Amino acid sequence: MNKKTFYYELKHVDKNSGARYGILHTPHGDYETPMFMPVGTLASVKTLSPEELYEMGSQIILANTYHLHLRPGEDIVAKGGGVQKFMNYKGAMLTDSGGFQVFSLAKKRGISEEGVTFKSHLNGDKIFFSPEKVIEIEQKIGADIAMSFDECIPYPATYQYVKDSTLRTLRWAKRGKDVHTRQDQALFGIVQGGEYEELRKYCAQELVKMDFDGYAIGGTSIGEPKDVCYKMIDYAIKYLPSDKPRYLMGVGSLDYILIGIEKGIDMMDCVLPTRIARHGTLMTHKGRINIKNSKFKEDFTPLDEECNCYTCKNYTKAYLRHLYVADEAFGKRLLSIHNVHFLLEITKKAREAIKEDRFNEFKEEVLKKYGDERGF
RNA sequence: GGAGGGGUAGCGAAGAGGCUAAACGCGGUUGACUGUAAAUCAAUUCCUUCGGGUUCGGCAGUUCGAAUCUGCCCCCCUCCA
Repeated sequence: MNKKTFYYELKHVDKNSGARYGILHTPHGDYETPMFMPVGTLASVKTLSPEELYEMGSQIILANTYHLHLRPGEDIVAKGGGVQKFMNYKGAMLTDSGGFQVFSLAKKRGISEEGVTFKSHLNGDKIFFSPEKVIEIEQKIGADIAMSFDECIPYPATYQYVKDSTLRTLRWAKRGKDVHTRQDQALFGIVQGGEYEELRKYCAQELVKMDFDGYAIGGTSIGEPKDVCYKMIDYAIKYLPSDKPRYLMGVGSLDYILIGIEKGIDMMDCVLPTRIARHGTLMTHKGRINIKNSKFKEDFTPLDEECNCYTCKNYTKAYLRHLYVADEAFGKRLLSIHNVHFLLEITKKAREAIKEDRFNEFKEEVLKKYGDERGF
């Protein structure tokens, strides 16, 4: 790895918590952490243009290896100049490996030591992903950060299952790393281990020995209780080196984000803001609202009085509700803009708070005002 | 004037003697969603003090039992004069 193109620079640790402020240097720019990364599975953050995303402060966004492999295929993405150029995103990108699809497409796949066989969710084609194959695809897609191929273990799972799976994920991590050659792309390892302390610890320690460019905590936010998720973070994070970025995978509700940051997480991604926006739910400074509710029929105020996103500056709840009810695509876009902006702004404010050693107060204040204990 | 067809819950539309407070769709209301098989999915939608009560254009019948059968009446549509 060429340290000139990708490295993490820890700038400041909050004096009263584990929260860290840092700079992530990537081939496509330098970005501040902690950060929230919107998810654009198919090289598109649904309903949003890459330009408006970037302008509202998104830094790194995700795309997905499995999905891009199926359509349009990594060779086309490569011919298009790599995923950033292909989709015209000015910031940096990260590809998830398809490890989540091992979980989400569980009914359509089989796992062996060699890898995972999927039945394409599009047409039933047989697709085989080995860790080596995934790295080959990710290198062609060309994101700034590639993720190792892992199994995102379901919750709950027995100790034996989690152990076997985690050890296999470790072997896969090594196999992937051995074939990763692209110098302008970082490769992250993923800590699994379920809810078991010794497995999380072992997995983290073994990955660190392999010396990845960053470390993710995976197998989180897949339906486990909140305290279990927090334990999963605690069990792993203390074994991760402070000079490498730590990425909490799949987390996007307000409480998870803030508590993750408090524990020393630098990066988080989630489909939540865009998905729930398309389904009518909005995160605001005063908690969640559902724009479908009839009480907004004649509410001519913005979604969130404290928000300065494009949607809140220009449109009322009554209009947004109308668009939603009328099933107008523009409504879904306006709502997505708001939710993504909301999380980007929260993490931006979190960074400011960390720099001033007042992250705890910041977190408490935001969560108190938000009210909803689920943190949505 | 003649000949047909039809009136079912907010709307559309099944049902043609009991298993029907009545399929299904739309509309309405509410909820879920966390490394996106998700612009998706679920619940609910006559009234109710949850015991029950009142329904299928209206009235009167047949029947142990009627949205379903009979008679009359009222509306709507199509065709012919």
